[in-house]
Amino acid sequence: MEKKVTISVKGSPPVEIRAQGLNGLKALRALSMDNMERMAAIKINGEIKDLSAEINSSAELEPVYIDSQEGLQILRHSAAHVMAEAVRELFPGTKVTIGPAIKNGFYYDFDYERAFEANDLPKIEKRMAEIIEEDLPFIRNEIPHSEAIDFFRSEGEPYKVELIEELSEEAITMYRQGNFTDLCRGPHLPSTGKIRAFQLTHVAGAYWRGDERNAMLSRIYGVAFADRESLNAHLKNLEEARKRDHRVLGRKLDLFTIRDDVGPGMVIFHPNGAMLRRIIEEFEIKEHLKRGYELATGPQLLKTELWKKSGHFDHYREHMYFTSIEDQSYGVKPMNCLAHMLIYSSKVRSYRELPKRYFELGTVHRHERSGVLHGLIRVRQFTQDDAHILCTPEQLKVEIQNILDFVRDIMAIFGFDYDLEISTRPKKSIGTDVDWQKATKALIDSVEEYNLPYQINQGEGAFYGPKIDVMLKDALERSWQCATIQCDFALPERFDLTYVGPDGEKHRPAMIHRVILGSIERFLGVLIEHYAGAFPLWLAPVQAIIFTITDRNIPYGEDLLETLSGAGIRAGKDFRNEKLSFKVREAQMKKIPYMLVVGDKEMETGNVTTRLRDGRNLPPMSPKEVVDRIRDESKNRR
RNA sequence: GCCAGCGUAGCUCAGCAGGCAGAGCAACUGAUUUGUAAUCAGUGGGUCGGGGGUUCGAUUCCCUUCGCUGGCUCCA
Repeated sequence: MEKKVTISVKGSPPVEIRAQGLNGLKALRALSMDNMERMAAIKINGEIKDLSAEINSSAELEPVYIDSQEGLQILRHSAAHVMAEAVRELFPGTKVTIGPAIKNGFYYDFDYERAFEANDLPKIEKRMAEIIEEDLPFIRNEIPHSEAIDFFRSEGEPYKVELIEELSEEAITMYRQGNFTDLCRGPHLPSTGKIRAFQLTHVAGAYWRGDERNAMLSRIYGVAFADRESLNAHLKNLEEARKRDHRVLGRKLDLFTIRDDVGPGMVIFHPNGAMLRRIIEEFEIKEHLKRGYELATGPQLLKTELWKKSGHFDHYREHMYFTSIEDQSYGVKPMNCLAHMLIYSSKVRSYRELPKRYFELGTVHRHERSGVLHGLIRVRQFTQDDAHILCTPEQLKVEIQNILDFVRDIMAIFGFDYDLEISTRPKKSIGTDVDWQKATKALIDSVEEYNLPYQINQGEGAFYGPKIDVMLKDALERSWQCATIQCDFALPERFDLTYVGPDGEKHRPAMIHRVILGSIERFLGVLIEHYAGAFPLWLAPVQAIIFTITDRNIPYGEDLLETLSGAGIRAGKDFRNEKLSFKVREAQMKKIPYMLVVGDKEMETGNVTTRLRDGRNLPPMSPKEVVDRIRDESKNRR
């Protein structure tokens, strides 16, 4: 008797069908599913598989469409395989390594006699288009471990051999399309023809397995989407994002410059930029004082001996700058913690005064490798909104939760979404395992009690303790670490910090290093992109600009300027003998929130006509009404 | 630091099979007294990132160095 199985798909009645030769595609066809041509894969009892996967027992099925999150992932991965085939064909001798799908696209790392360059991409794209045109099926195949190794050896693919040697599975899954076979878990599209919209974007160097001791490979990046329209939309988005780039806006808005002759990673803030950061710094000081922090200020140079004591010399030296004064060696501070600990240890502390929260807008210098510098976001001198909290171990969790509250409040004001990441003990570190475990647990417990989603990064903590990082995204969707909360049992130990407990005995306090914005420079960079340069009124370096229509209006304009400045509003003027539209255009490009027009009409009535940055005009108001409006809006941080 | 690409006027960029270095915007001067995203006319401005080499001659080719960009790595 022939075997039958029952298959079903959510939302429609189950169907009984002959098991012989049944696969995903046939099953979905039997269930008369719509949009068959848009299917990329299938879920069989929740497990994602190729459409060609065999079905030999009753199962619940779910199609995976090519434009779904999972479908796109498969599409991009398949595109990577097609690229690998094209490259191997066009550049004989190329060894393939790995080629995953990534956000919006894919990459593949190759080892070739020379690095690939942008000029090579059109040729590769052309060949890929041909492979897609041929509509070659992706064929899955499982072979024994040893056979897989033999196969890739014979193909001259040492990287694949290395990968397989590390796999413990008996059977190795391979995928083949045309004459290219790759080690791959899958799933893949049914055939290359489903790749409708892709583009190779750029090349880059990348180390084999991300380790700089390994060979430098040549990576080619591409993007791929379900259809041409989505691809074009994505490319257009990228274009828009580039216009938001803080390095471009920084110049246009006259915020800052970074110059060769000054030094890489060293920022010069122009008046507008300096104003912007000062507004943020003053805001921060207020917010910290509100939450029980005390101000502290440490020196820029501290004796090298002290950096040895703290462990920075052993673990962080390559990022530090040293100098010598009267035969004494000094280190320029890369972190602010030392002075804060010394304030703590300047007298005997009682448990009654804990927690101590020391806050400093501390400027630090770090020797970042030249290749990583990036506008304001990665620099060599920056100012942190840094605090160190010394508390009893029992207070640790509440303190961490207070900080998480603080982060939430501040990010809400700026309108940022963020992700949390917890990093654990790195190889190069100080302190005992027990302390590391305690500290790591404190961090995880705090976040979990808050029901906040988080991701764990194994071995990525600071050398003195585990940490929670708050990641913000820039215009190009790159994530940047801003706030960070780091636990530390090691430094209090090294500096022999103590407090007297209720029992009259000395105890060791725990320490938290934390920043909310992180680096003011980096935060500003992300902020510029976040607002596309159109800062809300409370942050705008110039909040209002006054325009005259003719020279007759200048005295009235000067009076108005005085009124505004007197009221604490950051106001400017454009009294030049130019047409109004010309002045409006300039102010508009500088993204100034309020444009205040004073002409003969306004002089007669003693009023002001206001144009807002979004193009709206307000009815004429008295100078006092304008002042009140701007002050209100500014106070509400809009 | 590593791989690749790129450095031309204040900015954005053109030029260069090796033969006197260009545009637009900005700046400056003059005219215009102007009502919500560019008034007109004129003028000045470059050791073609720095150093070295090849050449009769280098912005152009080669080497080197500094810097920038995209990644890798690292991190606020």
